[in-house]
Amino acid sequence: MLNKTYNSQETERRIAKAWEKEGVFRAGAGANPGSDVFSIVIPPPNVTGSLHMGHALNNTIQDILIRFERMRGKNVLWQPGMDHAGIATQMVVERQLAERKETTRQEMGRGKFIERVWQWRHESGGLIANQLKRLGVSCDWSRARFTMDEGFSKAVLEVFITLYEKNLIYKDKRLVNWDPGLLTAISDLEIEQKEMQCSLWYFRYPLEEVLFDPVDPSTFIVVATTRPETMLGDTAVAVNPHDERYQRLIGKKVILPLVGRRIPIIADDYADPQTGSGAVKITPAHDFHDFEIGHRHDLRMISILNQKAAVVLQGNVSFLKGLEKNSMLDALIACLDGLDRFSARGKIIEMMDEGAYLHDIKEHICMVPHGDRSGIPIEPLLTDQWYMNVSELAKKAIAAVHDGYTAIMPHAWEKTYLNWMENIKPWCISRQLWWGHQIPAWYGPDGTVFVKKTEKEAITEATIYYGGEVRLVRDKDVLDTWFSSALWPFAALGWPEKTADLAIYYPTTILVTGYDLIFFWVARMMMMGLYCMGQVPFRAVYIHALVCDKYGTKMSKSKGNIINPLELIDKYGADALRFTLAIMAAQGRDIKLDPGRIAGYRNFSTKLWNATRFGAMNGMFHDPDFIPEKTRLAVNRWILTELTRVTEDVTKNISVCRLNEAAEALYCFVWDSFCDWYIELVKPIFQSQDQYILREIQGCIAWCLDTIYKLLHPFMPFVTEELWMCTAEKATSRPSMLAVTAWPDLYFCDEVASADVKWLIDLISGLRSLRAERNIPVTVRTSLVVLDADQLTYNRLTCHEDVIKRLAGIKGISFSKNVPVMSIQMVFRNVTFCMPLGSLLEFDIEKTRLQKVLNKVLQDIERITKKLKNERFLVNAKTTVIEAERERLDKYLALKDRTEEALTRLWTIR
RNA sequence: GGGCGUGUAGCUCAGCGGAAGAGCACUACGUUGACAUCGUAGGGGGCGCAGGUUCAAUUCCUGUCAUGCCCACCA
Repeated sequence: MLNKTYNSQETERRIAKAWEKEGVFRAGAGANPGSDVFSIVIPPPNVTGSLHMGHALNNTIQDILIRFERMRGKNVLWQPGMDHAGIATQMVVERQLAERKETTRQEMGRGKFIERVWQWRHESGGLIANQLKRLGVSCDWSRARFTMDEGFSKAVLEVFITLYEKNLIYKDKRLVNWDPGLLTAISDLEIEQKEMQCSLWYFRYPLEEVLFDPVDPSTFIVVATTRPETMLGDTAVAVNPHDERYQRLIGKKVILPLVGRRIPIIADDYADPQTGSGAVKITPAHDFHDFEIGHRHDLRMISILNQKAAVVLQGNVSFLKGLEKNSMLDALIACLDGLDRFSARGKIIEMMDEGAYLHDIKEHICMVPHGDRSGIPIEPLLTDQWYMNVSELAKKAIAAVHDGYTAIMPHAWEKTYLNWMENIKPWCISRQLWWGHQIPAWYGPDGTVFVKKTEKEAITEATIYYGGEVRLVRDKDVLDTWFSSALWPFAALGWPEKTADLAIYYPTTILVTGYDLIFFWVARMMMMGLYCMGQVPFRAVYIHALVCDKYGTKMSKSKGNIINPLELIDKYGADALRFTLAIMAAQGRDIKLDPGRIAGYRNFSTKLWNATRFGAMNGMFHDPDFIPEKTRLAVNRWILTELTRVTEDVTKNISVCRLNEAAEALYCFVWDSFCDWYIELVKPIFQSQDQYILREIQGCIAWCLDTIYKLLHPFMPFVTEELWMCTAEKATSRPSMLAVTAWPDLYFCDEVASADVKWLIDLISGLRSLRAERNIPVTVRTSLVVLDADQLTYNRLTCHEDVIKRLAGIKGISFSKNVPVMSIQMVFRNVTFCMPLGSLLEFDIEKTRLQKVLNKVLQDIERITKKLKNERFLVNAKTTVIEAERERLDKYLALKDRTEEALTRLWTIR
């Protein structure tokens, strides 16, 4: 017997263990022989991670699909795993070292530090997997992978070397986005533009050939900049070739203030006459545009900032080489050397002002690129990095989506994907970190690079190259985490080995992810999958929204608006959270999560619990002979018809990822149809002494509940599994676990019985509404007199008399040709129902009420008549629509007649 | 600057060519043996604004005003 209340916390833990023990999540478990394959690779969470709402949504969606297909008998694989998350993990461990006041990473040294990270990974890296289990996700945990496990590392090496040998990976010295906080390069995707209030400084750069006079504009050229500190590295001033103001200056030279370097005035289209002064200083080593110009005009590149973005003049060879003899040099070095970029900015402005070079300052709003991890402004820095030429790979990835080998859902995201792919730029894949896949490149004494899987192979090659043994130095850099993530769909299945899993499960069926990962991950998996496997990594991508707080702002630790899903699970149960997320999954862009809503769906699971208790208390049982077609009672045939409809609805909608529609349909069916009506309609029948009838209801209620458990299981796995187990009877042959029970396929339909019961429901609702409107207390049971009942109405009334009496507060039903005195009248389906109220009847109120009904009907009739008189409507509209309108009109006309009669009678029944 | 969204009941959102929906909140009544994490009944919407297409528009198109996100950025 079921407890009076449902304890989600206790139950969820127990059920989770039971699933694990039974191994129901194992790939292919319960699959029918020769069945279709359904495979998903999980977006591997970071080992550093703990479960957040994004994970909760993402995994709920996947789990619904997986559980659904598993029950449908497919060969299901949900491949779990975790991502080593280079920067994030390294930061976490470093922070931990700092908190514990241990030695720093640098003091510790690379080998020890990496050992430390592994240790951390083993201690706490499994946290998120356990949290996912609490959500109920049914991955095949026995085959969890890690993006730095042995096999995966092999895959990474394999891909890197292949791409290198095809010249798709190469090393280059150019400007990169450098994060001066994390001391590593980052890719374009890892920067975030932030709008900032700053200033635009106008500087006077004196012309070489005349004596500088700050009040004589003919002796200088004005340049505007938002980054004064980079002027130390200026190697030109650019003006637009068509800018009349500066025509005469093109080709002349200016003396760079403070530094004294002679730099040319060049003509370049990049300079926009409308912006600033029309003349722009060019710092090729510290600005991406300037870098391009530098190449075009063969300018020197002078790097004046180091990796921590501090000024380096002393000992900076390229800088000194560029300097002319200048007496101020020592002073300059003394002032600026070692200052970080922002302090240097202030100092330089000060010095420029002192020298009368500061022309003007204007307020300005500019977008400053920040590192997404460190949160500090990135610095374009000239460094050696590894790049991947992705434009070739992108072509195939574009074509695959274009030609429908991979479908992106919702379709609107396809454009985002294609647009990015079509404008793709080389991908900087090296990171100056320690935690990650170290690049398999070794350098000889002269800098020649040998890219090989192992040091041994590199040495062998180097020996041949140099004609003798040499010492090689390995490249210190590691790969961008996303490089290995891009291999996930096939590397997690065993690639580069030719495994059976790959043969069965690749390409995977669907990838489920948030839109924030389209570029980072989806695009790159597409490229790598197509390149390495020759096939798309997934047949479909389902892009879902991100979860925000109830005010619509993105959840983030810094904003402090994080809602911890585990707390919600504790409070409302995993089922309630899952159901809420599923029903909200339709939302276009963002999900604003309101805990109040979760409470609502927690109530839903309670409702189901209590419905089951009702069944159990009334002797429901799983009748092995129960066959829907054999039922006799209209209520049963009606609910079975409805059940069929909802089954079809849910099945169809989950198949096309419309989880909200499926959840909504279930909610309405269970609460409204099943609990509010079926159970209520069936209650009086339980009083029946007829064993056959009793048996039919007891069998039907069990059958319906079982089907509900199955349909609801993907959404609310815990409570349904629990109810499944609790309602098991010894004698039945039901499978012991709902998770591996076959998905229902019902094809029952009885339109006649349905029409009967719908009539019944509408009648009861009408009567109840009437009573409430007239404030007739529940304690007052009224009699019901039916006027001119046709045969069908008569039959129905007789058949459902008990229920009507019970649910509408009626003490007796009688038939008559005349209206009893002192009655209120209700017209329902062309038949007038009267309730004699005696002294309770108030004529004025009754008249107003009937008049109101009549007015409404007259309006409707007018509207529909007009429509049906419209020739063009009759010609153009679908026949079904026209038919529906005609029927509706007939109905209203009858209602009008009966209501008018009722109004007329009002005067005769006092 | 380019792209993509969103504007529907007090709140959070479904619906997206054929009589305006759900949950929460609100009002009134109600503990009759499944359930107060409940029941019954009810109030509350020119479906942002303006045009257009259509027999018919909340639904399609154009414009417009809000609002959000993504991408790229002029020093």
